[in-house]
Amino acid sequence: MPELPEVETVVRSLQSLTGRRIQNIEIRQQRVIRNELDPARGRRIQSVKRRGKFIVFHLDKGHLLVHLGMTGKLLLDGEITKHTHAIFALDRGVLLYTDSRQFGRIEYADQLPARVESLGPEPLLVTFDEFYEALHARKTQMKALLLNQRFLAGIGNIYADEALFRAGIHPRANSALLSKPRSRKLYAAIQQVLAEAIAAKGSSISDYVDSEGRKGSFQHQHLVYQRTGHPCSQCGTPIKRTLVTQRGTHYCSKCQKK
DNA sequence: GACGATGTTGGCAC
DNA sequence: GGTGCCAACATCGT
Repeated sequence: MPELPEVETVVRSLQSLTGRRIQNIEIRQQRVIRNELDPARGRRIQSVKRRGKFIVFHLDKGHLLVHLGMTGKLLLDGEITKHTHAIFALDRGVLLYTDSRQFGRIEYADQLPARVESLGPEPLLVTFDEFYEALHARKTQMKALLLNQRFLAGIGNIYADEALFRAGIHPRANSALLSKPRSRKLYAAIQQVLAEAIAAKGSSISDYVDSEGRKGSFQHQHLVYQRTGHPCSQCGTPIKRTLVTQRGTHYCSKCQKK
């Protein structure tokens, strides 16, 4: 489910929680809890923000971090199901953590942990010069680099494929060899596809919804992701699917060059 | 029913 | 710091 645009959409749908107090936390599945959440009990939520794919609740003391993994959801006043693993009772309303595959994680931290501090820059905030320098500091396949959260924070499989297609860059292109004009094109494509996806409230591929249960619509604007065999929107060549570092990768063999 | 694929990260070996 | 491979888990399509 959740890459940068989806997590951003969830965070925006949680803004009403600002000022709420966490009165009680019921944990039904320990697997999704990274550490002891007791310190968050009784704390007031000062703000809800996104960093990469993490949702960060800044509390009046410490932080509550939520990573949605592949199928995690935060639902306001939603229905409790067999996949509801944590229940946050607030002074007004209830926040549920639901996650069928249980790849997501919740944790409390006094200080932001290294896994958040060591994330790469936000793709929508990084400057071109920073981006270009980081690109050339590595010698790896472009698709792998875009998925590396220490390079840029928040891009996942969908938006990596979509950005590379929009920039005309092959997923196996070597990052260190990407020319400045092509790097500029990729930088722009990443920002454009993420901004458009946020505007569409994310991609609902299987069951992604925001905290109010609303789906996104960007899946209708995907040009390559899960479009294997469909004609390329630019040249008509059937879209190909291959594996790059074990991730399904969709691209046009004619439009995307190494 | 079996099999393979699915948006995530993390740990291992090399 | 790279890559490849596997792991966690449930659901869905063939």
